[in-house]
Amino acid sequence: MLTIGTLSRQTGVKIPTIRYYEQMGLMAAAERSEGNQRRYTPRDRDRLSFIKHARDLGFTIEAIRELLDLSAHPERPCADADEIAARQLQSVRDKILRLRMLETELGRMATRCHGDHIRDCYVLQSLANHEMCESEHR
Amino acid sequence: MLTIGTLSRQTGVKIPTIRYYEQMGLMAAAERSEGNQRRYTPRDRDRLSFIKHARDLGFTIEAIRELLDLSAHPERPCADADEIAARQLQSVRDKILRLRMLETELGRMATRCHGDHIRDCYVLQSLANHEMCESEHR
DNA sequence: ATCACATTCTCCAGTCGCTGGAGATATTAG
DNA sequence: CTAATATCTCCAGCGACTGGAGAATGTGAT
Repeated sequence: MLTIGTLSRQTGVKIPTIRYYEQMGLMAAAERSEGNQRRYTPRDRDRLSFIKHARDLGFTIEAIRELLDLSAHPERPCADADEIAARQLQSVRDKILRLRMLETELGRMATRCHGDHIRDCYVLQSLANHEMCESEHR
Repeated sequence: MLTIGTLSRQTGVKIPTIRYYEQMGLMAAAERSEGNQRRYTPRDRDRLSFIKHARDLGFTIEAIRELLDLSAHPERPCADADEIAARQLQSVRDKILRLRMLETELGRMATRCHGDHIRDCYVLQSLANHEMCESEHR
C-alpha cells in the first residue's frame, strides 16, 4: 500500500491534485489507514498515471472521465474513444494554427521596433492599431 | 459619449468584461450619467481596443498593465515594451512546440487504432502506457 | 517509551480571466 | 406615459488546480 506522498512521487501528480481528482470522482475514494490517511494500491497508481498522461496531452477532466468510463467496458466498440482522441487532436491543431498567427504578429512587432522612445515604439503602435496586423489572428 | 453597450459593440469586448477591466484598474473608472450609468469617451474606446488586441495576442492582464503604464511615459526608452513583447513571443513559441509534440502523439493514437473493441483500443493503451510515446511531450 | 520530525488530514480561499444571474434602477422610443 | 431595453451592483461559478492553517498521524532514533 502506498501513501499519498509516495503515489505523488511515483506519478508526478501533486498531493492536493490527487485529492482534487478524488473529489472530482476521477479517482475512487481511497482506502484509509487506522488514522484516516489515504492508502493506495498499484492499480490506483496505474489509474492516476493514465489520468496524468491524458492531462499532459491536454484532455479535459470531462474527456478523461469519459475515457475512463469507456475503459471499464472492454466489450464496447472503441469508436467512442477514437472520437474523443480525434476531437482532442482537432483542438490541438486549432490551437497551433492560432498560435502560429500570433507568432507572426508578435515576431513582426518585436523585430520592427527600432525606436528609442516609447513614443515611437512599434510594439505599442501595433497594439493600438489592429489595421497594422497582416494576418487575421483571432 | 458612449454607453457601455455601444462601447462593447464597437470593441467586441463583452459588457461584464469591460466592468471587470475597470475593477482590475486597466480602465479608469468611467464617468457617470445622472443616473449613475457609465459613459465613455473615444479615448476610452482606444484604450479598450488596445487591451482587447493585446488579450487576443495572449498577453496577460499584468503584461498589459505594464504596457499601458509604459505608453503613458513617451519619453522612456522602449526597450521595456520590446522585452514584454519578446517574452510573449517566446511563450507563444514554447506553446507551439509543446502542442506540436502533443499533435504527434495524438495523431499516432488516432490513426493506429483499428481495434473493434475497447479492450484493444490503441488510444486507451497509449494513455495507459507512457512508454508507447515516441516523443517527450512534457 | 519518548521525542522530534515529517507527513497527512480537512477545510477554505485564492489563482486567472472572465461570464452570467438576480433584482433594482435608468434611459429611450413610440 | 408606458413599455421595452439597457444598465446598475453584488455575488457566485467556471476549470484545474494550488497553497495555507492548524490539527492529527506516522516513523526513526535514542
